[in-house]
Amino acid sequence: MKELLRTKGFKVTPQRELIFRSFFELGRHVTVDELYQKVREKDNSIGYSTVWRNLKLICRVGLAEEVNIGDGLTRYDRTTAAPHGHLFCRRCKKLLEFNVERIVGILAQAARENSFTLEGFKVEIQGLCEDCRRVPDRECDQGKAN
Amino acid sequence: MKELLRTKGFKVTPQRELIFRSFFELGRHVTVDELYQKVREKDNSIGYSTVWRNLKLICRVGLAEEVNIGDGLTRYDRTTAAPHGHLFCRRCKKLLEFNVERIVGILAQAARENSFTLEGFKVEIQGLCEDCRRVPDRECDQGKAN
DNA sequence: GCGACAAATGAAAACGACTTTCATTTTCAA
DNA sequence: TTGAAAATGAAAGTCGTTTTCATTTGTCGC
Ligand SMILES: [Mn+2]
Ligand SMILES: [Mn+2]
Ligand SMILES: [Zn+2]
Ligand SMILES: [Zn+2]
Repeated sequence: MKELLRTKGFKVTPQRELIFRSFFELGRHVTVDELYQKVREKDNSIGYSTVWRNLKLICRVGLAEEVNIGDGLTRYDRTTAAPHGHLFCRRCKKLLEFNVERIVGILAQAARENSFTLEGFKVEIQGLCEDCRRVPDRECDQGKAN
Repeated sequence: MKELLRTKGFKVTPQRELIFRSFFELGRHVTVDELYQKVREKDNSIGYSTVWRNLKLICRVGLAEEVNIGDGLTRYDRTTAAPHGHLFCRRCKKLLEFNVERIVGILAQAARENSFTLEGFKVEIQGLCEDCRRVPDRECDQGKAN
């Protein structure tokens, strides 16, 4: 870890160590604020921007990548050996993962057919998770007239 | 059109008519600002918020849906008979479409396997379009140290 | 046609996640 | 040990989106 950082020319600070460690202790799909809160429990002098910058750094060194669902919050997802897709529950915002092996080939071909250099992809299912389906909707957040 | 609106209980105003018409005259994947500019050419007294609200309305009545790539700009995409995926060029921000017939079944199954009620999905390929691939990168937007 | 009244409009302000700035502190290679 | 480069924290800035609010307008029953 320290090695990886120093190798790539980054300095190792106490804040950085704590942030990196905390990131991997949290589950997957971490938001800046979640990590910020977690880190603060250990050292409440760490600034939000430091957490943010280190999350970016974690991505830069290839240990995570940004996930952008449509809800205006960037999540940071540890990189996995195999690529995966996301199931996003619109109600509780839970994020599950699923295998996309059978899809990557199709995507590669689609890129090829469009003379497109594929650098990455995103496969996402929106809907309701098992728990949220049980509870009837009540809200209807569509209903705002504006 | 007017019928659709009145049927669903919305009023038909001159602004609304112009905005709706202009939206369908523009191509696909329209941003609020693009439509705002277009509309202004015809009536420069129309406010940005009116355009924004009517774009939301167009979605509400099912004629379009929001597309959120990770670039912080919401685009509005006319609804198509068959669902489609997007090829997004990170350089010129162009957005191509491709067929996802062969993917929807896989997604439906993934949802099923996760006890997830599928309500929608998003399939997106990021990369470089044919034109942009030709021009070497020069920039390296990764390089910011912060 | 004539109100009544809810809905729509436009300008401006508010929002909020993200990003940058800057003065200061810290790391680390020489 | 020391100096240059990088990192930090607080604060301010950015920017697309969303809301507020006073005013205007469309629609419906009369
Ligand atoms: Mn994930
Ligand atoms: Mn499209
Ligand atoms: Zn849920
Ligand atoms: Zn391009």
